[in-house]
Amino acid sequence: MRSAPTVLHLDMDAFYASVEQASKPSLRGKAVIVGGLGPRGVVATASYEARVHGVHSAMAMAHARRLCPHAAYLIPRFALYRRVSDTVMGLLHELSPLVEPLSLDEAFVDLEAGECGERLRAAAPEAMAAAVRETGERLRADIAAATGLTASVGIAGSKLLAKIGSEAAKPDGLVVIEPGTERAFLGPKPVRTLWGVGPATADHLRRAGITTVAEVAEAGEAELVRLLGRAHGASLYAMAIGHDDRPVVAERDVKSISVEDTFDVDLTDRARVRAEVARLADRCVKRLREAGRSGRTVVLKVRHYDFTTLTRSETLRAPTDDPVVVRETADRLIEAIDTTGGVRLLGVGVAGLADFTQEDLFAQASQASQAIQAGLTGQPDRVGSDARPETRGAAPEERRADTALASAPVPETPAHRWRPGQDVTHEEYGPGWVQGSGVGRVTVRFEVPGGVPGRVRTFPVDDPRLSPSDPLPLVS
DNA sequence: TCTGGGGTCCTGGCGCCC
DNA sequence: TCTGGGGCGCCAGGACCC
Repeated sequence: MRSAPTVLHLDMDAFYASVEQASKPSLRGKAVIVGGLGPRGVVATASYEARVHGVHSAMAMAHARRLCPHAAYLIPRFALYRRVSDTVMGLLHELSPLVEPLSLDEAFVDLEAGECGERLRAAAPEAMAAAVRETGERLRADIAAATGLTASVGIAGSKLLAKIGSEAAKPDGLVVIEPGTERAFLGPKPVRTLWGVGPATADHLRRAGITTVAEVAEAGEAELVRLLGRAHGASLYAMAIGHDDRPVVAERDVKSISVEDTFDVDLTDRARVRAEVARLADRCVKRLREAGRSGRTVVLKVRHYDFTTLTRSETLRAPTDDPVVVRETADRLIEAIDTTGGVRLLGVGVAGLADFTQEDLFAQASQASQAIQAGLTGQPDRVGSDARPETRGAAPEERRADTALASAPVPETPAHRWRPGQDVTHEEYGPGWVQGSGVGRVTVRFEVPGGVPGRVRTFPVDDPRLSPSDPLPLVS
């Protein structure tokens, strides 16, 4: 714990939904829900107007539609959110060189570092609190000017308290937790307030009669370690007594890269399952290469029809970013899993990341091509002596067939070309966004960020004058 | 209500090596 | 040669976060 409140936590309010409202004037003040729109989608973010009806993040979209049928339901536009996020992070970097992003809409800032720290240190002790508060308020004003969006800020002597502070400040507020007031601030709060306490741990603690942070502190470290294990118990106790000296870390190394898909309908056809695994492996490698990385451990994730989830992994001799190697490894892993009941989700990931090197690429590629030529199933890449004979089932012919299947493009029909929220341009009416589509028609609202609510027009889905476009900036 | 997608970290079991 | 233990890497699963 620092002697002065110099850890700042920034949290953009209902970020995705707020960006949508800022970008679509007709949605200002309305319930907006952003997330997956398929039958198995969940809510990513709900605007405050939708939250009033009980809608919240991670809720099943079907449930949200029942609670709030009149809301605007939109797909996420990550490219735009990333652009807005870059602007916000840029403002944070003006405050301090030590910025730790947690996601697109959240970050910690160490106010002690850089020029800002010098200014704060120069302030007289009694003026310190006012200087800190002024820094937070100026940041919020700068963000509003640059993006048109509101943000909440917490400032405290530790990351934990700064984050809890910004939560308490929501929406559109600032909370500074002065040194010496931490335990009084934390004590009455529910255990779920603490970082790392989810439903399972909260339930565990509740059964032991612990429901508030003060009760966690009273229980003592030994009891918490007994209840929750060494690492979790000790860290929970430290947090409950307000002790958290984790530093703000600017550069955080990515440890794994993965892609996964939930299917609208459970997959039961084995050939389809294997084709999807191959497709996911290719997507994963694409992301791996874009990041300039390679990895040693290939992880396959399978979620069955009943939501039971399992992972299988295999560690290679050397890091790879070769699509053939990743695809073959993933295929070996799926081969050993019974999917007859139906598969709801498949995922492929690569962990044990290393920086990409040419030598690795050539070594892995030559091993893989040798394996294919020899009609093997990629055994040269395996680590350890466990042969697992049951994973060797597939004949080489089948494997090539899968590869061909995986590379076949998914046909795009006009019916699913237009998705709610998507940016479009019409040759005659200009920029707008898709409000909905169906029975051969697509409805578009023509309006731009910062403008007035626009008019709605309907076109045939294959209207040649209508085309997808890039999002417009929120503030011009 | 019926549960996405991208991650991180921890724990415990197991095999291997010294 | 057998046994035991510590350390380590690998693997699987669970919990959690946004």
